[in-house]
Amino acid sequence: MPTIHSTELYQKLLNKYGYQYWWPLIRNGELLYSEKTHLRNPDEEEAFEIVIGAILAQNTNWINASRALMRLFDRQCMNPKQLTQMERPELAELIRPAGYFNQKAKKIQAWLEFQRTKIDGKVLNLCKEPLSEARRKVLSVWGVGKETADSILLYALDFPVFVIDAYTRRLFSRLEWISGDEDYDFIRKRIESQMEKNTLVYREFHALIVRHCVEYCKNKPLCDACSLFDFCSATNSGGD
DNA sequence: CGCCAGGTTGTTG
DNA sequence: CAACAACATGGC
Repeated sequence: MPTIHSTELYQKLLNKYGYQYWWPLIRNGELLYSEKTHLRNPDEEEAFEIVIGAILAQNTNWINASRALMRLFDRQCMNPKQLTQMERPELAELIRPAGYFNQKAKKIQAWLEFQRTKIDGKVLNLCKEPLSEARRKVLSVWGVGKETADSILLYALDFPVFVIDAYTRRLFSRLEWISGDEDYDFIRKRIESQMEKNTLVYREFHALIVRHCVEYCKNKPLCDACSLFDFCSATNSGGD
């Protein structure tokens, strides 16, 4: 079985699916995957939306997470000022569609407290720090683990970190790049060392991996129709 | 109906 | 330090 390397995989997925234009934002009540917002860095409002969206999307499909986001927008609450004034049960009720709503309400409040007291009220103030310092600070927030932290660093703050999520582990395992249970940072650093440090590439690559896993490299993979069949150890018999 | 979705934290051996 | 439980909605 021939092996495929990071940059080749990226090119192959990009050829098949095209640009995904992550991170998706909510504009005028609907999801926006826009080339325009993709090619420049987020402004403060967009960065804040990415942070909240990253928390809401934890172990939850994006449809439900975005539904919760839209409810915040509908109530004119999608900003630090309004969210800070809200009691936890009220916030939890608003974000109910995202699941784990009590936990996530607590996490959002933890972020608001962090933002108010540690970074002078603005997400983008983290851009002034070196990557290692920004990552350490974001990870210190209760409810923000490595994947959420790296999503914030990459998509909101334009730091060159590669995000490892469950899809990424699954795909890389099936491609036999990893066994599957490796440490998060081990996998991240490996990919980062094999690719040019380009935030737009990291953003698209991660988005493309999600796209490919949602459509083909599912729990029960659709190997017959998969464009990576030749490079993959998974079979189409229903298992790995 | 059961499974799963762009995880993280707390507890236990 | 690994394994496991808890957290929860909505689509298929």
